[in-house]
Amino acid sequence: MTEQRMAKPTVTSADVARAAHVSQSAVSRTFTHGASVSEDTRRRVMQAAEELGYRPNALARSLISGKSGIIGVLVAYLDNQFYPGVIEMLSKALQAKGYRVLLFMTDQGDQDAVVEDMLQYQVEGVVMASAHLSSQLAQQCADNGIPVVLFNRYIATSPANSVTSDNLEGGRLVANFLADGGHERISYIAGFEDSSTNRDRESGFYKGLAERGMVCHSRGVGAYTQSGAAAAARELFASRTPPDAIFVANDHMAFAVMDVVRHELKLQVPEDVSIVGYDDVPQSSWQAYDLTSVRQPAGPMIEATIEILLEQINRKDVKRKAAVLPAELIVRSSAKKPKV
Amino acid sequence: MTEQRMAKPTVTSADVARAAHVSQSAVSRTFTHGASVSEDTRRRVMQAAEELGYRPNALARSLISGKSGIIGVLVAYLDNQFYPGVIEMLSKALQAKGYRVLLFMTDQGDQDAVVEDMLQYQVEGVVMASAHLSSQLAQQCADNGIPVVLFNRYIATSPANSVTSDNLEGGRLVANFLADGGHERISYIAGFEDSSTNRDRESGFYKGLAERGMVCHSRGVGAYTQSGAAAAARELFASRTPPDAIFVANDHMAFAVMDVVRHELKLQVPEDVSIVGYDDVPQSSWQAYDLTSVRQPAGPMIEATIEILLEQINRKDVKRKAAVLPAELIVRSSAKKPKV
DNA sequence: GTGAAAGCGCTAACAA
DNA sequence: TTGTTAGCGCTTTCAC
Repeated sequence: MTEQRMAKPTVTSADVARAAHVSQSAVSRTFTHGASVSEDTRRRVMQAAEELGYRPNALARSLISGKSGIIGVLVAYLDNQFYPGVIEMLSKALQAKGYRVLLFMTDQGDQDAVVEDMLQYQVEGVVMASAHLSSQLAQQCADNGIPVVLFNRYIATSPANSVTSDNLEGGRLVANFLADGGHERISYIAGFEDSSTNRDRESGFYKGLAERGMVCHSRGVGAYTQSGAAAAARELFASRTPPDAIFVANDHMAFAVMDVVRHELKLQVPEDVSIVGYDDVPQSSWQAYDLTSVRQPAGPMIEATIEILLEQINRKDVKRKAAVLPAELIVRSSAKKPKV
Repeated sequence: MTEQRMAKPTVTSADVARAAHVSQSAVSRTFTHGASVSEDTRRRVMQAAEELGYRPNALARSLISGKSGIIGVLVAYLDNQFYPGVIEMLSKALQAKGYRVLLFMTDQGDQDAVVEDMLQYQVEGVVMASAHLSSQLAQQCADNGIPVVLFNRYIATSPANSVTSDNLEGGRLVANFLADGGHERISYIAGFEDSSTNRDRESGFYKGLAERGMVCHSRGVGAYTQSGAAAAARELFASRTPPDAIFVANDHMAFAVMDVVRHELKLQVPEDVSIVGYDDVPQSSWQAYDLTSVRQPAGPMIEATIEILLEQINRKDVKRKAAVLPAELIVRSSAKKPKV
């Protein structure tokens, strides 16, 4: 009989126990963090485990312990570089805390199914960074006692926690900066009109303008897409009174606006028109754009997310939280600076 | 005694069975895809489930069925927009096939621990898109009978499958294009020198140059980072004989090179120097860069990845596969075009 | 510190 | 088609 290499004989804790001449529970204890095992037992178990190639089955562990160690993360799209950055930081931070990320990408359609799937996999918490988000989904998690954090968005009527930057203040900062820059026809290009980020940025912007006795000169909607933003920009400039400054609801769209302004309309930035974005994604500091933008503090936002999540995973009684982190205007060359 | 709303009473299939006056297995069958249940039973079970808020426990199901429905995905970084795009497509495609993605982000350090973690969670397959990757990790999965696909990289000596674009041919295309463009001092900026992508792109490039009786004029190393690429570019131009064309090992670095060339060195692209990248990430078509680049067919690469993965999940006997998809030069304005 | 025993919630034979 | 019976691999009392 020739020896054949078969894949995966699935070695269990019982196999290890047998080989180490101890009970199966001793093996379990050896691989459980705060368990009490004698040094001698531990050594024998470890050696047997090594020899057999034993690896604890996390699924079985989760089943009995009731803790899966999995956090569900839901994102709509990754075109806007803000989100990949968030995924990367979030994922690393959760890994460092001993959790794993079950990632779901989805646009509107199948959100229900996705949340259902997450719950079936017994996630201990959920982070949602999807733009369109019915409050019902967060509710569904809440009903199951699973903490949810809405990242970079919130729903006032929902039981879900939220972590955002101070979009209201961010919008205000931009208004003041552009007013200080001596602009007279300041326009706005919106993202999704019904998203909380857009609503807050826009109303903070209007409030800031009002404080300076100004109103928004004209307005377009880009729906957080580059093609949408480009179209909106063309329209604004088709007017008899084109803007001399545009606040674009996020950087991702602002790049498209800058491209249209420079390459299609042959205008100078910021001489002919100032552009300001929101997010301060890495590309904003690329020389080709050098975009003045409001920085969303991704690092602190991630920290807050994880803190809220872990706190609520550990004691279920915690109240809904809404973390709002300070926004900061990063001045670059895409917008005229105030003359001092 | 006041009625209190407690979270999560954990309703099991047994609870549903009791409420529906059927056996627990009837409940299981109702929720198992190809099971035989009478219409009557199904209805009663579904109704009871609905009322109780029952949701099958996927972990328990996985434990007994031996199929977790989870694919582990390992990525090093998401700065380079090529990877977010891949994650998005891969994730959506796997979801569509009924799998879930367990995402791990890691640079070199803790790769061992990550792979270990994946295996403990009983992933059915693994996709690795990490640049630095010891062949040992793939081996470890293979030993456990878990199919692995190296995405956008390969290791000749490893049992792991791989999916790449034809980097060799891609490099050759660039060499010919630049030679046709009449350039005389053609340089190269490398990524990680020991990565398979860099090796193939570079040697294909050299081969292409050789075919035209040329050699690489000068060479720098950017290590796939923008700061590295910028430094390399500065060095190339500090020479008495600066290049009149540069092939940069990927787009992500090429943007940084273009920024240095234009904004620090005040040179015109492509009049003074032509720039060509690799990947054709979305930003390459942004007007500010309009970068000539070699397109990696992300869609087909994802399809191949999933096909290989599923095939090997279903029958364990399948041989190692290496899919190499055609690369295509996308001509834009960052490099002089051949005079016809 | 250790082993025996009882499940976690579910699927998968097996009879009926 | 249905219910009964074993477990999947593990953690966790509970006596010892």
